Amino acid sequence: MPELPDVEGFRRTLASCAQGHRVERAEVADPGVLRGVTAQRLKRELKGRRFAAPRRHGKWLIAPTDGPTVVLHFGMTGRLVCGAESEPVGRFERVAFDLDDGHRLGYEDQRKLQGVWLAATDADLDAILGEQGPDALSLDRADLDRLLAGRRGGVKATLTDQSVVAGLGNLLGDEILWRARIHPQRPVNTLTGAERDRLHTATREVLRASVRAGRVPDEPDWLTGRRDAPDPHCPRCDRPLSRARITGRTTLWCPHCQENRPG
DNA sequence: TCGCTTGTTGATGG
DNA sequence: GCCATCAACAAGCG
Repeated sequence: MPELPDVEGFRRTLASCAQGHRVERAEVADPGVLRGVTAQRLKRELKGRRFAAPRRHGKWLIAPTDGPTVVLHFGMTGRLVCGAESEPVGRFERVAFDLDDGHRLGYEDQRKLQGVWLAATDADLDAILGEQGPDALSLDRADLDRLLAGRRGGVKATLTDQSVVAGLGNLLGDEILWRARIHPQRPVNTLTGAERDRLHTATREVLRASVRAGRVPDEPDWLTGRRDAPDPHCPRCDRPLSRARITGRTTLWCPHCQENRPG
């Protein structure tokens, strides 16, 4: 589930739950989510450390402490939960931090596609995140032109490539392109100025609403709200939507509203 | 049993 | 260098 809006919600969870608090104990229920760090070292290096203000880049959550920095990625099924230490832990809790005020911050993930890293330095952090484009939330109109210049791939593949723009996943990609009325397979080098305007506006609008909701809304006036219908129809024109596998992901679009040629 | 799933990475070939 | 495709990672669901 986690795309930019979900991770932004996790950032807020971490800030309200853990910022300014000390880790009394780090627990590792499943070392299968640890990346480049052993359970022993994670526990040792975080014990007694105090969480500072967390930040987010794309789908990455970066949680500095007064010691090392905890780096989290949520894959397709991860989430971050805060509760009282006395509450029962979730079935998929893999790592948890017991804090000095009795709260517990839990990293839960059913599928373990991504996980938890520990960075000692800025160089470590850069190596963990890899090449990241600018965060989608701070993308201005000129950035978009710069990013698309010289590329010739399909617009959806480009938009959801984290090294081009960070934070957009499969659902957001489809939602933004539907709102901008651009076909997902349009080569980016054929987009007109008017289309890039629409793309930028749609990105801002979709992200603003999604971040507020803490997820990509699945309301009926959103494309995402129609995804799981057996015979989905376009929220805008009510004609049948198309569904196909594009660059390895299930893609939903309206063949009537989303033009596959400049326009 | 098979196919499907909102994440990323790396190999391969054009 | 860019791009598309595929396999792999892991676990659950229908």
